[in-house]
Amino acid sequence: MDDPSGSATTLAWLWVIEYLASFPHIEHSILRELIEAAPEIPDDFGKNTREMVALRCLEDLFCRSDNGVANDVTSKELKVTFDLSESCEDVLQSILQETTVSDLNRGGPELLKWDIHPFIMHKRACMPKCALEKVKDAILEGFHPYASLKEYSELVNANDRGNRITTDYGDDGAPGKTIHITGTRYTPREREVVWLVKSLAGDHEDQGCVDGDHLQPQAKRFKEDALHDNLCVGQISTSPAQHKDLVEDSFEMVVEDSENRDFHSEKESSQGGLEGSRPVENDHDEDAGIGRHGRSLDADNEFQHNQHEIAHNVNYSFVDEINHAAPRKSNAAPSAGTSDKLFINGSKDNSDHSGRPKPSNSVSSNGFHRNTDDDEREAITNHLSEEDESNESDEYEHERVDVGLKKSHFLSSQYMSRHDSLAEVNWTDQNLCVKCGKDGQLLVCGAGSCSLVTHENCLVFSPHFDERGDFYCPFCAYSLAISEYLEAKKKAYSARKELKLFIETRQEYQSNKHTQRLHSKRHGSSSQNEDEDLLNKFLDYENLAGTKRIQSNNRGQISEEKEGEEVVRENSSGTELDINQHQVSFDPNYSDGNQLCKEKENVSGSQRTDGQRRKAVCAISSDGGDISGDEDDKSITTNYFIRFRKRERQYTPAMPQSRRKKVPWTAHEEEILKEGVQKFASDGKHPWKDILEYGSSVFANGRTAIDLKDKWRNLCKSSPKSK
DNA sequence: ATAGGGCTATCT
DNA sequence: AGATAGCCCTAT
Repeated sequence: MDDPSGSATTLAWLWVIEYLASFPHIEHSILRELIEAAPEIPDDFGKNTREMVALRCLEDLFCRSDNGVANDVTSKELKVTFDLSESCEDVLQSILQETTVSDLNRGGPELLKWDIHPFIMHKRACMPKCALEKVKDAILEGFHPYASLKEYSELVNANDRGNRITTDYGDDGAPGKTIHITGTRYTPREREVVWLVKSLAGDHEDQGCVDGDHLQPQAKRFKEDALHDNLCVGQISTSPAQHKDLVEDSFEMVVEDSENRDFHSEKESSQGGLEGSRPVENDHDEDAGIGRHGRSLDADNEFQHNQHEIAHNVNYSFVDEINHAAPRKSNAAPSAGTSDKLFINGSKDNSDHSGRPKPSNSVSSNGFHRNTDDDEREAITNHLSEEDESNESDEYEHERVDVGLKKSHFLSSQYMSRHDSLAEVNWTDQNLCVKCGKDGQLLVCGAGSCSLVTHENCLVFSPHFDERGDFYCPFCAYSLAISEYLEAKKKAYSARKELKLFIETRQEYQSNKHTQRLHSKRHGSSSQNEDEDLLNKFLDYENLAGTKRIQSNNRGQISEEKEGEEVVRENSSGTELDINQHQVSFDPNYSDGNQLCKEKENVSGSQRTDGQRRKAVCAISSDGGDISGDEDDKSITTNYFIRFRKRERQYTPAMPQSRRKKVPWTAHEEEILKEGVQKFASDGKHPWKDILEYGSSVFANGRTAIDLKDKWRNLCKSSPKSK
C-alpha cells in the first residue's frame, strides 16, 4: 500500500481528539496530551474537532462541580449571555479575551458574569456526531463499504454503548460520575479509547493534573494554547462556508446515509458538521460523494482513496484488536466448537460467527499496563545499573502496531482488489477467504477480536494453532508471539533485577564483616571483591548465554559431578568458564555461607566435601609457605568438581579465577597411579599423560596429568623410598 | 608435555 | 600457626 496521505494522518488525530473531547469524563489532560502529540494540523483542518474541544474547554471552565459556578444561575440578569448560533470557538475566544487567565484558573468571580451554561447545554445537545462515531455507525449499519470493518473494529456488540454521551453533569456534576482514566469503571469500549489515547499520547504521566485540581491548570494551558493560534481554537471563523471542514466533510459524505438515519436532533444544529447538507462544495480532493446508493463507478478512485483513508484511520482499532490477540484460555469459558479447528462452511446462511463472543481483555500485556509495571519496577530498582530493556520492548511494541497496520492494509487492499461491484463484501460475514475471496472450508482466527477467515491452503505456511486447537491468523499469531516474547523478556528482566538486588543487599550486609577480615587477613583476595567478581561473572555469563555459550575447550577437559554433568568451557583467550559455576556460586549453601562466614563457622563434613566452594582468587599473595608433610590418603570422597580457570586475571582483575575444588585422591586412584608410574616411567621420565589414560577408568573425572604428577610428588614426599 | 615452585583451603 | 593436599603457574 502506498503511504497514507498527510491529510489522512492528520484526520486520524482529529477524529480521535474530537471523539475523546465528546466524552465529558475523558480528562482534560488526556486531550491536552493528545493535542500536543498530534502532528501539526493546518488551520483549515479540524473545524469540528476544534469546536468539540472548545466546548470541552467551556465545560471545564464553567461546568466544574467543584467551583460552584455551574449551578450559579441566580443572578442571570447580570450576566452576559451568548447567541446560541455562535460557535464555541467564538465564545471561548470572547471569554478568554475578557477574562484573566488567573481568574479562569481559580474559577473566580470573573466567571460569574458569563451566563454560559445555557449556551454550553445547547451546544452539547446540538453538537454533531463525531467523525469516529460516524465511522462506527457506518460500519454497524453494514450497508457501507466500510462495513467490512465491523468485525475488526469490535463494534458488533457495542452499538448501544459507543453513542456519544450527552452531558449530564450540567445540573449536578456529581463527582461520582467521573470515570477516571486509571480507574476500573470502564466499559471495554472505553478501555479501548483509553488505550488508544494512551498509546497516541505516549502514556505520559501528566504532572499536576491528576487530581481534583487538574482542570484548572489544564484550562489555563489550553486557553493559552487557544490564544496562541493553537489548532484547537486558533482559527475563529464564522462564515457558514467555513463551517464545513473540508476533510471532515469528506467523511460526512461517506457516511451520510448513516447520518440521515441516525441523526435526528443533530440536524437542527446550525453549526458544526452540517450533517444534513450534501457535501458537494468541498474543494479538497477527498470530497467526492460516496453515498451508499449514489456512489458511481467513476467515483471509484475517490472511494478507494477514502477506503484507504478509513483503513488508516481505523488502524488503531486494528492495533488494539491485534494487541488483544491472545489465547482465550485465561478467561474464556470454553465454548462449544472452539476446542478444535474451527471450520465454517461456505454457505451464507451460517455466518453468525461474526457475532460470536469476542472476549476482550484477554491479554494483560498491552502497552498501557506494561508501562505502568515497568515504571513501578524502575522506581524500586532505580539504583541498579540500568539495562536498556525498554528499547527492545518498544521496538516490539511498535512492531505490534505495525502488525495492526499491516493487517488493515492487507484487508483494505484485498477488499479493493476484489471490489468489483457495489455489493458490500465482508469476507467474514460471508465466509469468504480474505486471501482469495472464495468460500469453502475456512479457518476462522480464534484470537479475541479477530475473525479473519481464510483457507488453510491460502496460508503460505501451515496454520498456527494454539494449545486449544484454535486457529490463529498470521497477524494474530505474530502479535501473540510478540506478546509472549515481551512477557518472557519482562519476566527475565525482573528476575535479573531481583537477583541483582539480592546480591547487592547481601554484599552490604557483609561488607562490614569483611572489612574486618580484610585487615586481619593478609593482603590478597577480598571476599567483597569476590562477591563482586561473582556478580560480574554471573553477569558475564548472562552475556555469554545470551549470545554464544559454546566455547572451545583448550584442555579438552570435562568435569563431571556425581549429581550431574558439568562441562568446562574455555574461551579462546584461554579462560575457562564453567557456566554452572555461577549457579553454584550463588547458591547460599555454597559460596555465600562458606565464603563469607567461614572464619568462625564450623564447616561440617558434608560441607567440606560437597559444599567446598571454589574461591575466586586475586592471587597477589607472596606469602607462600612451602609444602612438606605426610600423606593423607584416607579420603574417600568421590565428589568431583568443576573447573574454573582464568588465565588472564592479570589483565582483568575484575574477573579473577576460581580454583578447582580439591578432589582428594582415593586409595584406589593412588594404587593405579603407582601402577602406572611403575609401568610407564623410565629413566626419571614420567609420561603422565599415558598414565592418566592407563588409569582413566579409576581416576576421577577432571583429573589431569598435572594432577597425577602433583600427586606423585606428594606420594614421593611422604614415602621417598617408593620413588 | 613435563617438572618444579608456588598458592591456598583445610586440618590439626 | 604450621602442616598438608591439591591446584595453579611458568619455564623448559
